[in-house]
Amino acid sequence: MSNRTIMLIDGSSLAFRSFYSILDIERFKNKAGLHTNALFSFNRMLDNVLQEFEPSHVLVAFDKSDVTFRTEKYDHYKAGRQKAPSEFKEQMPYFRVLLDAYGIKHYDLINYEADDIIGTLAFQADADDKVVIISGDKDLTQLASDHVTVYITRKGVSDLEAYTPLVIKEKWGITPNQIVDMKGMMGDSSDNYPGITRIGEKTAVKLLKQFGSLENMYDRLDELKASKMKENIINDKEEAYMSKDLAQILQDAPIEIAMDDLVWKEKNIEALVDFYRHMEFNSFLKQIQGDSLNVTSQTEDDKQFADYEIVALQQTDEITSEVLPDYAVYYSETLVDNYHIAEIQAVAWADPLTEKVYIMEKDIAFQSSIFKKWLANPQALKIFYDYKREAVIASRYDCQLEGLDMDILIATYLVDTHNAQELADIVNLLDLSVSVSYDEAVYGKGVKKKVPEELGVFHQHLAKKLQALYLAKEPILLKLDEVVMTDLYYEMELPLAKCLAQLEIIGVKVNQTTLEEKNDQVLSRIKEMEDEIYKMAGEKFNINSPKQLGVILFEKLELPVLKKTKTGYSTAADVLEKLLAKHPIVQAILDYRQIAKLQSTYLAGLPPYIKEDGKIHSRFVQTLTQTGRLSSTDPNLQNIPIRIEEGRLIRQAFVPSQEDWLMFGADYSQIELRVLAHISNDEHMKAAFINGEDIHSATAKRVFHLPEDQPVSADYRRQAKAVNFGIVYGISDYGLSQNLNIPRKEAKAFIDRYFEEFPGIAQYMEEIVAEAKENGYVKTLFNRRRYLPDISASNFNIRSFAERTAMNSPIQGTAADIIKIAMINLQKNLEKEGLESRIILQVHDELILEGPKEEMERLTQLVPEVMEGAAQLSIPLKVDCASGKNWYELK
DNA sequence: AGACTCACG
DNA sequence: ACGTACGTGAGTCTC
Repeated sequence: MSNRTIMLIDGSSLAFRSFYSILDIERFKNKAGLHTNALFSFNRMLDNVLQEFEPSHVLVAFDKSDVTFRTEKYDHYKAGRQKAPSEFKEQMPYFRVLLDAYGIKHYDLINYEADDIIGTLAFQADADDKVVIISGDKDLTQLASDHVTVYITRKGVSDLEAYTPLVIKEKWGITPNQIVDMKGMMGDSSDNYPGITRIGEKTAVKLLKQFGSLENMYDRLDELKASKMKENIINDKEEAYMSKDLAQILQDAPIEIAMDDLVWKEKNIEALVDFYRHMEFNSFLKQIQGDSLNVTSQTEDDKQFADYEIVALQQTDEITSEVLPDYAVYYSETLVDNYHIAEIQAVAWADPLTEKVYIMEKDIAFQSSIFKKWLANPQALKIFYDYKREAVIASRYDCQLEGLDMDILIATYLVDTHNAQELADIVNLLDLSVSVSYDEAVYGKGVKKKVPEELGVFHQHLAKKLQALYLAKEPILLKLDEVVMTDLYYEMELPLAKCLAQLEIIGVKVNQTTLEEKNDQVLSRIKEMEDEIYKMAGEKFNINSPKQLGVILFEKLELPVLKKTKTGYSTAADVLEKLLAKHPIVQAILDYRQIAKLQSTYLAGLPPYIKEDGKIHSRFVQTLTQTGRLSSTDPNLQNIPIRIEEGRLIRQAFVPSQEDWLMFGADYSQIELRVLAHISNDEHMKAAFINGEDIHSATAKRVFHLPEDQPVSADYRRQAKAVNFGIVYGISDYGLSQNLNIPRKEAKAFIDRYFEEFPGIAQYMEEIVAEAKENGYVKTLFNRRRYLPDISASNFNIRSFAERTAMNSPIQGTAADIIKIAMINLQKNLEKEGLESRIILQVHDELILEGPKEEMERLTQLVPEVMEGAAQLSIPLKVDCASGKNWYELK
């Protein structure tokens, strides 16, 4: 009794389908510029079917060339097919590489199609073999039998539909071997053979039920009533027989492989890892490293071990100067991102000279005063993965962290903003000679995330991380040099990391009682608003559910549907605003949403973040945004309400951390437009700034031809402001029309007028897009790069998006650079002058400080001076500032 | 986990 | 014709 499962895959068909299953092809591109979408999708499909069917034998068959015995029979066979796109063709050779790594046999045969190879092997299988055929082409269903099941991809490539003789019977009412008769009658437009004129699937099936086969039909033609159809059948006899012949899959192709060649044993992990690295398939990498780790923890594969010797220190007194080198790699492990609160799983450092890794429990390490002194010693240089994170962690043990030699995370981020995911990625990026597992593979994920039971596995993982960090240093510095960001790294990002560490450690004091009182008030109001809305709707429902809300508004109350989302009706604020006049419930919902947002995100959302010191310590992430801005998380302190008074009051809860101290705020006025004026060198815009004009009014005067000497109306100014914003974002007439709620034509006229009046800006927009196309990236004044692989995409939307990004990124990025410089310089100056005041928040174009009230006068001088002097542009930078008892008062 | 909505610059 | 403003993070619902 055989228990063989033979899997025969139509490689050509599935490769092609894989390509079209991922349409966003520009996202799938490796560093070498190779598209990888088809390979990615094919790999996923392959994984799925191998897992599902657990085959003992596998073959992937490919078509050899366009010319086959079928084209000899009929030279239009498969003619007129669209040529495969080049993005697909370039991936073709790699399918075989992938299959080799999987240890899977692949085969093609001159003059024959993949179908024929599959048909021949399926025929060779024994009756007690289980044969699984996988293809995107329904023609193969003719091979179905009691032991052969044909799986056809439904949509994409992972959704398979099984065709057994029974299914075929139910679907078409015919047997598998009648499928060729059906194809003979109906032809095939994609393979380009004709069949009988005006006979399709329905008629073919009807005729087959009557006659059983094509041959029988022609033998018994007199059973058919005279009709146009009968005429066609008679006239197209030759075509019908030829079409049937073409549809017939061979079961005796002269293949030179035998069933025994198809035996599948296992994947070649090393080859697959290489392949995934080259293709940058990180998710598969993670998966396979997870798999192989599980395997090797049993087989004790040498390759899994670090080169560094692991020294697990157990007691505080084992820390001596012997184990604390002058030059080290330092890393502490946490299982969650928020390092302000994360439990420290271990502290580890390595001496690259002796190739030793020291690993300790945190409590034991931080009890050692010699260890703490070493951390605080600026002469003891250290390579970090994320200095700021380590500095914050050290500060939790009242310890300074000095000796910042290198921050691998920051350097990697600068080289390419997309790469800085986790430490293991850096190994792939730089092709280092050590393999670091992904954290997920070692620690697991979700609720099961934990340090492995086997301490050895954990220590190996740490040792490899440290080794990788050391090995990464030189290559990443070289890369930084190649991309001309060495200065940016040393002069801006490294000093900023220190600055941010301090700022995060200090935190911001938040008055919990203030938030709680406001929360109580708001909660009762929300109740009232709910009741009001239920009354107007005539029923209770979940107002927070866009789905339920959509049903109420657009079905029950029959309001017009102006915009839809992927999944249903849009109930976004801009849509609701257009429906205000139709029903009073709309206003009530808008009001409710506003308050509900304040309540959930801020009034209820912030208090859990307040620590015992009465402060919130957010993380200002330095290595995330594509433009060079910071981002703030846990919680986000860069989006505290301000635009609407009701929300703005929340800022009253943000207060100085000490008595007799005040808050101090300073913000750049129009920094992005000033940057634009500088880099575009547009005379008119520069003049407006140099003359100290209100930029939106000045723009309005030009664009709308208003008199020079009269004040600009509020409405003109509002429109000009919207155009200015649009310009910064990489304008489109559609976007502007949406924003201003005006016809697209008018928006286009505005933009045309704008470019006439500011020709330097028009020129900048053109040139920056050309530059992006030429180089593949754009850069800020300080050489920060953003790569734009989509800039030459064939898809209009994808390309347009990249073009707008090309216009916006140098502007947003340069502004980000400038405030970073300002922060560094300001902190230096505060220190130099011996002031107690300190920066506690950054919100993209503003800095918030706190300090003794006696220092406010000095800050009013110093802060604008430093911020305005951060960059020397061809126009002045302008900073407004204020002080007050809380954040709310800084206006 | 992904979609939607909305807070900020 | 295509159908979108640039950059973020978080709460909520739904599957």
